[in-house]
Amino acid sequence: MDISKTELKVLKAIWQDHPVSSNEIIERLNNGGEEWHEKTVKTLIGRLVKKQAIDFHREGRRYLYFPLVSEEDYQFQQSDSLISGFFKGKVSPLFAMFAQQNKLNQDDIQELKQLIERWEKDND
Amino acid sequence: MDISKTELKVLKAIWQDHPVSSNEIIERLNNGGEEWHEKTVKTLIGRLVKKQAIDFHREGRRYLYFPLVSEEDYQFQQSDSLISGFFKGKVSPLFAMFAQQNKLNQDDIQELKQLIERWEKDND
DNA sequence: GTCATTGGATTACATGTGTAATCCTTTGTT
DNA sequence: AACAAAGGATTACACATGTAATCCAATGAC
Repeated sequence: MDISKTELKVLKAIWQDHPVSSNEIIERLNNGGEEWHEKTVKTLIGRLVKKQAIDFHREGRRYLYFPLVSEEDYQFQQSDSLISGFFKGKVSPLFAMFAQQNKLNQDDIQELKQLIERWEKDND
Repeated sequence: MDISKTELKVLKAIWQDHPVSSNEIIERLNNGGEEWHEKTVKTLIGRLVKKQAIDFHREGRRYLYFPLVSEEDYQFQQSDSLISGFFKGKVSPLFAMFAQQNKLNQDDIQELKQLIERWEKDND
């Protein structure tokens, strides 16, 4: 399933909380600095349904939408695909790249250290 | 500049070593398990030139192509964009996600620890 | 009950993308 | 010199994508 850039924005709005009406989706999107035309959003919602990224159940004559793909799954798929494609599947080169680009701060390092500790505890 | 999936594969072949002729690009691509039609590759090369992702200089009547976008820059752009879009710009959630998905091994952890050490030495 | 409104379905249309084929020109072959 | 090969330029064409407008049916207002 290939989700386009704009479709993803809609999907993100749905992930926020669901099930959710199209109107609420449109509202959420319009609180993100962008202006979305109602018709455009409806089209994108329709395409997401067709792609089976989301589904809906009727509430009277309206539809309430909900994701079929979880945010976590999608995030992981995308991250994994990027890391496979660029870094031979290893996370450390990405980390190194962020370090080199000065994109890490003390907080990031602390969090990473904790994650490493936990990993080592679990994989002993 | 938006580089499509197939264009990216061509660009990767060019990154491998350059300047490089279209024939050599085609050869490289056909050593990746995929079969690329010569005409298809030429089209993609043309589109990359138009998008100013690559350029060329003539060698006789042939062109030798070279990247205008470095692999590192592109990798970083893409990684940064993914991490901004999904993890609020922090690397640690991505790392946590890989940990949780059991995608980390002892080697990865060792490398990360070293990177952290180096970072701490540099940012003291 | 009639009419405007509302919400999903269908249609629209330019541009991008995947995948080539054809065209045109230069160059090597005989 | 004539012709074939080679390589970039142009054209092709179906499907995807961004961005809506129009259509149609149900519903709420009067």
